Amino acid sequence: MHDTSADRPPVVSTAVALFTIRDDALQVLLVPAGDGTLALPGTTPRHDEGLVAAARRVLAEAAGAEDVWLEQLYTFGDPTRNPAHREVAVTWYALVAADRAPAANAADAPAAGDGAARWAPVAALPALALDHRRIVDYAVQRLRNKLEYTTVGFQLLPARFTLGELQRVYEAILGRPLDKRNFRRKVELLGIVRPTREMRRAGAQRPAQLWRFAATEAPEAIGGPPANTAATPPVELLRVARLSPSLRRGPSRSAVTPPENPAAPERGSAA
Amino acid sequence: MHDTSADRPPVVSTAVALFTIRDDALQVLLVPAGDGTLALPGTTPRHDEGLVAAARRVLAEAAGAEDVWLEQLYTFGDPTRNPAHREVAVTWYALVAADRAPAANAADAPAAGDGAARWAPVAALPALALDHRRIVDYAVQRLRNKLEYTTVGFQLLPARFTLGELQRVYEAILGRPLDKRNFRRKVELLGIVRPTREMRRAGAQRPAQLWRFAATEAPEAIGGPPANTAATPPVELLRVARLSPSLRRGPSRSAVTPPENPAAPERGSAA
DNA sequence: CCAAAAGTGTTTCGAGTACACCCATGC
DNA sequence: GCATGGGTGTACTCGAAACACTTTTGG
Repeated sequence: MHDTSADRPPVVSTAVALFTIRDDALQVLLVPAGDGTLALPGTTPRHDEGLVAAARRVLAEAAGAEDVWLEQLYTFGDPTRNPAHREVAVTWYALVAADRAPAANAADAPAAGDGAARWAPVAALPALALDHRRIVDYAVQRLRNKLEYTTVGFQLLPARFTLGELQRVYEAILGRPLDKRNFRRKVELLGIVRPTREMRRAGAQRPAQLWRFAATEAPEAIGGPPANTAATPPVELLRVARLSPSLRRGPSRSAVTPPENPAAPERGSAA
Repeated sequence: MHDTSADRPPVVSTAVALFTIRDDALQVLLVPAGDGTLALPGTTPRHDEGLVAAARRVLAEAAGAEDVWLEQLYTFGDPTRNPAHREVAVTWYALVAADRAPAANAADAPAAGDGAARWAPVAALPALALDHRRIVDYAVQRLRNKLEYTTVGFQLLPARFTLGELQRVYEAILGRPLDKRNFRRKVELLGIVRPTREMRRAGAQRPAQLWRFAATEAPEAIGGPPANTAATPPVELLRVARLSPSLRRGPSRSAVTPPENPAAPERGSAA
């Protein structure tokens, strides 16, 4: 601050891990790095451009995603992390509903275009540039935590959703099955969802009630930074009394003849 | 990352909020800023010096504090936060036991020397430079949260302590009284303290058992960054099942004739 | 003997969890 | 009629919370 031993000043950069749910799996957005590997989308903040603004610009350019939930993750500045040059990377993570990231949606099914962004499931990541793998891992860990006591999860769903969809989002992120009845009771009891008049009928099953997120009044907005004066947050987040932690594993997978060996799979205590 | 519109690159700086408990109150270390106000100690990382290393250097220089608990807080990079020049500040918070910060301890009682660091209670902060007030507030918020599900609290105590001292640390940070019996039971039940053979006798009261932190084996180290390969953590932190959250407000202040109006003071749900 | 902090158990309440069956639909 | 997901209620357990008196010491 008042000690300025500026020799070769580090470059400030930004990297963003954008998550979505596709195929009931948590996926990250990746872009081709220079060296054949993939990387998190990123940029260098322009002068007069704030760090948040830079991150949002990255999201808009790489994924066509605007107004998404965005939170700062960590700042990496180890001199050895980038062999090319000293770089201080301010990293972020962001969430979009699958229906709200046009660019990234277009360029996926075809085996990846050129400079095109593509989604990759976090459960099976390809090789990533630099320490980006670590960044993704850390973001997932954070997301898991936040999922348990906030309503971030809703950022991954469209405006209208069924409770089944909501539960699958939770299960995909936490990596463990939840009990349907407990999940529903708790979600309704917390008052964070409101039923709409619409129903969704999809295929050969009973139509499902559509719900919406009840982010009204926002009793206390929470999130990463000490948001004091600055711009209004693009999305609302509620702090709730533990949404899922309690909701342990759901019913046994096989309803018939439950195998009596309770000690092999499913650990899930996670990092 | 691959888009480099580097015009006037921002300066990277570091600021650290070092906390301790003195006089049963949470206090921060402040140093004189250029302009008559006080500021958090900080510096600019040297080339080839990591961000963590820079923060530790600040702590050593400003407070003579080594091997303290240190965690990254947030990175502020709003172009307007420092009118002088574009600055990206990577901020940290740190904890020391009162008996382990020599420099800061020397320079306090006398009405502040010249370049000397001094402690200020967070409950009554003087005017701080730039957005440092906001940084302190955010750090306190984070500390409160971490206190509830980790053992950070022990970083604020000497190696041997009484359960009364431990409880006062919790109360000072959380800003609310805790129930003595519930607190002790839980702490012992969690197995995070071990009794020593020593007793402390201090003045006109029953001597107190001395305890130590039971940070053995460290079932899972937790903290800020995704510590993967790098150096071994200087201190151990355990994740515990809620140390205090439950411990609501303690016994009514006046044991005699408890006033029957339960609706005025004590809110404490905090931000 | 008085003040001051240390130390110690029990009861109540509610959240968390486990668990199984019927319903509405499309094919 | 059958496969598929939607929808619903209860009982048990355990942690969280409230609560008051005795002990040891120094002055």
